[in-house]
Amino acid sequence: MQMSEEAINKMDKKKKKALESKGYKTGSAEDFLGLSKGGSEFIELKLSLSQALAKQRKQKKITQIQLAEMIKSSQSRVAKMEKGDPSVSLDLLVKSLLALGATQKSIAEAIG
Amino acid sequence: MQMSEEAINKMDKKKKKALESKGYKTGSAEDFLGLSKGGSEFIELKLSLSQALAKQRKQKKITQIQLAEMIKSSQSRVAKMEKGDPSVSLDLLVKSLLALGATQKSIAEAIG
DNA sequence: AAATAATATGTCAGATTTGACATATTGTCA
DNA sequence: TGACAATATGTCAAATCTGACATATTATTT
Repeated sequence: MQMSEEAINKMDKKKKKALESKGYKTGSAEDFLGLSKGGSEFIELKLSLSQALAKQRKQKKITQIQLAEMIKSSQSRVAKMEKGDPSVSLDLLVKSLLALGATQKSIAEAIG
Repeated sequence: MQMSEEAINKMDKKKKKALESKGYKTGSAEDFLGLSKGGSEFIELKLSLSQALAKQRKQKKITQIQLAEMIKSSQSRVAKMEKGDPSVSLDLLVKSLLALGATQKSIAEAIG
């Protein structure tokens, strides 16, 4: 298994870099390869929602702390959400958007 | 705080029943009230995806076991996903849809 | 520039979600 | 009907996500 790292590098160096730069784990072959099908699409989807969240919050002129209070979370977690940190779930992103007044429709638009 | 249960019942008896019947926790006042704004919308959204998943899978003529293998999960979890069990996350639903070949667009359509 | 506000990053114990398993129920076909 | 396949339900230890906190970095005001 000493070639796996190199195999990865040959395969899709750029995408790997892009993901690593965001903090996603791409260490082992399985991890990265397991990501390659619907995996990067999933991350893109999360990123779409992250951006929508930041946009919505700013539009409402609310600070991260205020949003955190609304959803009973913390400023640091809100920051992570908006930065697309891999530790935040889709659930939390969607709940936060809904708390900001988003609708199913507006969320669908943010995704599509 | 001995009135909280009754307060809930007065407030929205029907919605509470509907959620309880699906297995969602509505025991305490906070839990249910905390749900009432974006909460039921969130559940509806999950339900939309649950149904989309079941539909897609059947359209592809694959069994829950086969889908489970594709996403490296188990038949029982797939069943829970399609039943809208509260223990399944949006993340897992979306990942499963993507594994079935869904796109951001088709997911957005399923939601909206 | 210095103070202040807002956002970002790292860490971690507690909470939630997970795959796996056993088992029950339902559907299908001979 | 009975055998067999598919789906549903319950449980649980392990994995992942969470809020909270400390602290760093980056705007914004004064």
